[in-house]
Parts: sequence; structure tokens; C-alpha cells
Amino acid sequence: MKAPASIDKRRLILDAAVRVFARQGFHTCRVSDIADEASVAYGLVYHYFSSKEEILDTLFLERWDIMLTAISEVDASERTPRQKLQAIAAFIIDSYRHDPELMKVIIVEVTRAANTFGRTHLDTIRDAYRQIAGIVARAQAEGVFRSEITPEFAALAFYGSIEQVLSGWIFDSQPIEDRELELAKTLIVETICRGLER
Amino acid sequence: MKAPASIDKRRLILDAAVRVFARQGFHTCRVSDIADEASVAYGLVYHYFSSKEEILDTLFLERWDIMLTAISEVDASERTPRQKLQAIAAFIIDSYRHDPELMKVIIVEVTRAANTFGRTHLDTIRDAYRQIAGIVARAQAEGVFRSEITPEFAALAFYGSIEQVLSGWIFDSQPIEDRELELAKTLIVETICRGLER
Amino acid sequence: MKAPASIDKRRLILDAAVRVFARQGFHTCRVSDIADEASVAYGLVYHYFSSKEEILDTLFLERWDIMLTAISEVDASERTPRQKLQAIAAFIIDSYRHDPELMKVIIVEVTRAANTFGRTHLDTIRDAYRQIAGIVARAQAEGVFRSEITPEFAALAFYGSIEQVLSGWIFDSQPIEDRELELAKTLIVETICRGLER
Amino acid sequence: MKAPASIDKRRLILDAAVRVFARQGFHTCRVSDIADEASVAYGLVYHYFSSKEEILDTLFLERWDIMLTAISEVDASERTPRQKLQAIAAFIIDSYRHDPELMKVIIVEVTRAANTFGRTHLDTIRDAYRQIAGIVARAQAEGVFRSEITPEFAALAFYGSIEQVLSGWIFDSQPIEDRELELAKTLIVETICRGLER
DNA sequence: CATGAATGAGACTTCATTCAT
DNA sequence: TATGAATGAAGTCTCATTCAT
Repeated sequence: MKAPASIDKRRLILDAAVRVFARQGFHTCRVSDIADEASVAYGLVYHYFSSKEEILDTLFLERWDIMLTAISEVDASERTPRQKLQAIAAFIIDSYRHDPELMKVIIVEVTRAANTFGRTHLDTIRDAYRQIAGIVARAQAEGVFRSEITPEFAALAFYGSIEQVLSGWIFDSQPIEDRELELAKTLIVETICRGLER
Repeated sequence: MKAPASIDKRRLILDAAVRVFARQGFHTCRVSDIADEASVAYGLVYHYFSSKEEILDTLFLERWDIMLTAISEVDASERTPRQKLQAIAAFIIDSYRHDPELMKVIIVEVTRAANTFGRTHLDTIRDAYRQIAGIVARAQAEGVFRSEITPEFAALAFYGSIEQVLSGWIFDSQPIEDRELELAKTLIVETICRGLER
Repeated sequence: MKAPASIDKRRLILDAAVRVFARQGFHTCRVSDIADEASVAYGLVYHYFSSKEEILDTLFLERWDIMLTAISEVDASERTPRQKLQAIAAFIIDSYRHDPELMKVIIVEVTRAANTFGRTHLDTIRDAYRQIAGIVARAQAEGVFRSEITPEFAALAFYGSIEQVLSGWIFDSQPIEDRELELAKTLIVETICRGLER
Repeated sequence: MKAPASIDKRRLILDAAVRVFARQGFHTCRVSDIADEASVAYGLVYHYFSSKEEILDTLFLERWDIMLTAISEVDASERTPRQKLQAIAAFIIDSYRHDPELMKVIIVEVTRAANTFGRTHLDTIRDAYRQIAGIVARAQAEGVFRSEITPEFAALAFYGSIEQVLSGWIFDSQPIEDRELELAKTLIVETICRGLER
């Protein structure tokens, strides 16, 4: 039941693309850079993907789906609103810990690229904000969160804080210590949830 | 005794570049698009700027300097920490109200572009975070803000929330109403400062 | 088991470049002229060469190496000094007979272009002068040539005479007859060697 | 009887052009480089000359006329053929001593540039060869030079030797000593005339 | 599946020349 | 005369994509 070799090549290319996009940026890199990084022939990239864009699309959608699923599961679980937001922050930060290059690509080239991919995947990206807003809205309905702040705004502030912190790490030249990553999970919730709670 | 605005071609080009970068993105637009938008000859762009990059650099530095100055002045003024942060948020949001295209360009092409201009201007960008962190640090020293959250983290969360909200507007196809802009100023402070205060 | 000549596009481009450089000059021709002359796509030129300059470099070095080798072999052979110089003059003139366009390019664009390629390949060019000077020096040591004239000067005069004659042909609009080429071989030696011999 | 200032500007531009052409080469330099070197405004160059080419044409023709006149005078004087050739060689070498940059420009950009200016001024250039050939022909008629070598060939060999020696100096990074220049005058005649004389 | 040579549109940039002042 | 801003044609080089093998 092993996957055929050909699927490995496809994966090889995707993984190489992550490294190349992270290092050089989507616009600045060439398709041949990806092929070189993957140690495959130039043309093979086009066997598996119809364009350079499709590679990035694939990377983004793969990862974003996982995150949306994770948020859904968190939302469906038995937790207080603060615990839910804490779990979501933890998931995103752990995603960064697990594959910082992939997160860099997704943030820099997609979620923060208003002109190009950001526009294409706008609705998919907003699905995440909507889910977070839903958590806030329900917390307000339950009287746990105060109602002065709109759920949509709260979601943006929450997600924006996390992404900004990740961006700081992404920009940093030296690797981030695990301790700092763990700390961030707490600080975000301390900062944002406290502002939301009654 | 300066030349009238109508023939200040350099300014004309800069303003045209804002519109073109906002509409098409820096990487996707051509220098000829800028020249066309400014109604000047192709070569004149290169008479005033050595490259397409230099145009963006100029736009960014012009604006960022204004913001850094504004933050400094706010910090030097007689206000409570919360009022200071409120004023900074208000300044940034008013900047967006005054010239949404310019803010779009700066956010999308510079402060959120980790690979290209973000890296170039990294230190200049961080000057803003540092100043905000300074405000927080002093508020903590005075005992107005609690010390659990590091000033650096607080600055990132604060600035990140604002930028995320602006990004939401940037992405939106319909223009944002003034009422929503005003509301945002309050909400940010309500959300973040409340989390920071004792 | 090499690819047949008909599909050796790299050679095709080099040969086309000779014709184009000879006809229009290096600075005046466009890369597209070379591609057209070779009947290949524009981009293929850049697939094989990194720049227009590299094409000329390649042409020059290919040919100059052959000449340096020829001079070495002549020098190593059993001949009188006059016969050696005669053989070298004959080699250069035969090179012109065999491929006048290539010789034109090398002389006009490289060996006589003090500002551009001449400077780049200065040392390689001088290798030829040095070898000729060596022949003269040894002839002087043997007492066959007189010592009033320095070997370096003799080499320049010898090579300069030949190149000037070739230049005359290059400038000429009508093709040069074989008889004249043969005559030149003799005349150069008659003129220069007689001046050198005791 | 002073020349008006305007003529000085024209001369200023010509002299600056010599330095710029010598340093950067005709094709590689910009008209603005000449204006900068002359410390005049960009457009003034076009007030005095209709194109960049015309500047070079002017420089060449000015100098070449002087040389043709000098050769004529030498030819008309009372000297032996060897003395005449000696005087011509001396004149050319003294020209180099007096203004090496101008000679560099004329040699590199005109007399040795078969594709561009060389072709334009071909006939003017050949006037010099023709005059020299005339001297040789008359020496042969007088029985002083032997007749095996055609006068045209002799002229090319003579002039080519000189120009090659000058080229060597032009290429050299360090300045040439006067002693070497004087020596060259003798060596050329020793080498070439001895080959021509009975 | 796999290769990499081949294609060609398109971008940036340069710079000779013009022209209004 | 003198200035230098303004013009725009033209060239080099890049690189996504195609295709024959």
C-alpha cells in the first residue's frame, strides 16, 4: 500500500517549493530554482503543476484546511471561550514551530499579500476569522465576554496579534527558542482575552 | 518661489506610483504603468528615480518618518498611557482615512513583505515597535500597566491588531464608512489596553 | 556518439555571431540579430551564453588558443628563425583566408579594441607577442639576428605589420585574391626579417 | 583679438571628449559624461555638435589633417628616403608624447575601428598610407629601395609597425618613458627601412 | 514519468536627442 | 548662449511555459 514513486516526486516538489519560496520569495524565485532544490528536471514541475501559482495555491490550501479543521474541532470541544482561543493560538504557534518555512510562505505570500494571492484566497482566509468571530459571539451571548467589542473586530485583533508576533519571528535572523514560543501562547490570551472578558 | 505643483513632476510620479502600486501591486505593475498614470514620458521616471524600487522606498520612508515623528510627539505629550496608545491608533487610522491607497502600498508592499522591502527597511519598521514598547514599559514602571506582558510583545500585539484591521479594510471591495473608522479607534484600545492595564 | 552538427545549436549560434559581428560590429548589432541569423529563438542564445560579451569571448579564446598552439609548434620545430617567422605569418594569413569574417571580428573587436575586450584579454593577446619575441631572442643569442633591436619591439613590429595588412583587406570592399595573400607571406618576411638579420 | 568665450566652450567640450573617449571609449560613454567632464550643461554639447559622432569626427579630422600636412612637408623636404620615414615615425611618436589620450582615441576609435568610424573615414585614413607609399615608390625609382616589395605593402608594414607599438603603449598601465619613445623612432626605421633598402 | 532544450513575450533600464525657458 | 527637464525608441536579459524525445 505504498504510494507510488510519482507521488513522492510531487511531494518533493512541494517541499522544495516551501524552502525556495521562504528563502527567495514567490515573485523573486524561478521555477528552475524549485526544480533544482527538488533535484528534479525542470519540466517535471509542469508535469505535476500547471503553473508556479498552482504550487503556492496547493501549499496554502493544504495548510489552511488543516487549520480550519483544527479551529472547528476546538470550537466543538468542551472548553471555556478563553481556553478555545488559547487552543487556537497554540495551534498556530505550534504550526510555526513545526514548519516555520511553510508558515512564512503562507503569511508572507498569501495571507498578507493583498494584491496577489491574498485576493484570490480572500474568502478562504476569512473563513478562519469567521470561525473565531463565532467563538467570540457565542461567548458574548453566554455573557462571558462583554459586548462592547464586535466579534468580527475581536477576531481580527486576535488573529492579527498572533500573525504579527509570527512575523517578528519570521523576520528575525536567529531561531526562536521554544520557551519564547510557549510564552507567546500565554501572552496572547492574557492580552486579548482579558480585554474581551467581562 | 518653488515651481508650482502642476509641474512638480517628481511629486506627480510619486502620487501616480501610489495609485498604480495600490491597484496592481509593486511586482505586477510596470514602470510604464506609472509613467502613463502620471502622464509623463517613460524616461522621466528614471530622470527622478534610479529604479522602480527607489520609488517605493521613497514613498515608504516619507510616510514612515511622519508616523515615527507623530508617535514621538504623542509619547512626549502629557497623557495617560491608554490615551497615548489611543492617539497612536487614531493617527494610523486617520492616515488610512486620508490616503488609503498609500497605506495599502506601505502595508502590503513593505511592512508585510518579509522577503523584499520588509527586509530592507526592517530596522526602520521596528523603530515604531520600539517606541510603542517604550510607552508600555514606562506605563509598567509607573504601575499603570501590569508587568506580566513584555513591552515588546505588547507593542507587537497592539500594532498587529491595528494593521490587521487595516488589512481587512484594504481587502474590502467597498469603501469603509467614517463611523467604522472612528469605532475602530476605540475598540483597539478597549481590547488591547484593557488587557494591559492592571 | 555526439549529436549531429545540424542540431548543435550552440555552434550554430557561434557561427552566426561571427557573421553578424563581422557585418554590423559587436556594439552595433543586437542579440536578436544573432538569433535571427542562426534561425533560433531569441532565448536560446541566453540558454547557451550568459551575455553577448560571452559569445565574443568564446569566439576569441577558441581562435586565439589555436594560434598560440600553432606558434608554439612552429617554435618547437626545426627551422631557421626566418622560416619560423615565415610560418607564423603564413598561419595568420591562412587563418584569414579560411575564415575572413572570424579574423575580422577578432582583430576589430578584440585585439584592436583597447577599451573593451582588448583590455579584458590583454594578457592572452600578449602571450602571442611574447612567443614571437622569444623566437627573436633566441635568434639573437644564436647570432642569426642582430641585437640592436629588442625582441619585444621586433615582435610588435612583426605582428603589427601583419595585422595592418589584414586590416587593409578587412576594410577592402572587394575580396582579396589568393595570389595577393601568398605574396603577402613573402613580403612580410622580406621586409621584417631582413631588417632583423645580420 | 581674443576668441569669444563661446569658442572656448566648444574647445572645452572637444578636450573633455578626448579625455572621456580615452577613458571609457566612444560607445561606452554617454554624452552627459562629456558635458560633466567639460563642466557645461548637457544641452550645450548639442549646441556645438549635432551628435556624439560629430565630436569624434571633429577630433579625428583635426588631428589627421595635421598629420597629413606634416607628411606632405616631410615628403617635400630635402632628405633621403630613410630620413623621410624616420621623420614621419618621429612625428607620430611625438604626437603620442604630446597628447597620448588623443592618439589613443584616434587609433582605438577610428583608424582601428573597421566597422564604425574606420569605414567612414577610410579614404582619409588611406591618404596617409598613399603618401607613405609615394615616398617608397620614389625611393624605388631612384634605386635606393629595392623593388621586390610593393610600395603599398611597405607603407602598410611601416605604418602598422608604428601603430602597433603605440597600441602597446596605450594598453600599458604605466606611463612610457621619453627614452623609450626616442628609442622607438630609431628602431622602427632600423627594422623597416633596412628591410626596404638595397 | 522524466528530461532539458527551445520558445518568445515582456520587463527594466539606458541614453541620444529635443525643446521650453 | 546656456540650461537641464522631458521624450521615447531601442536593447539586453529573464523566465514562465511548451514540447520533442
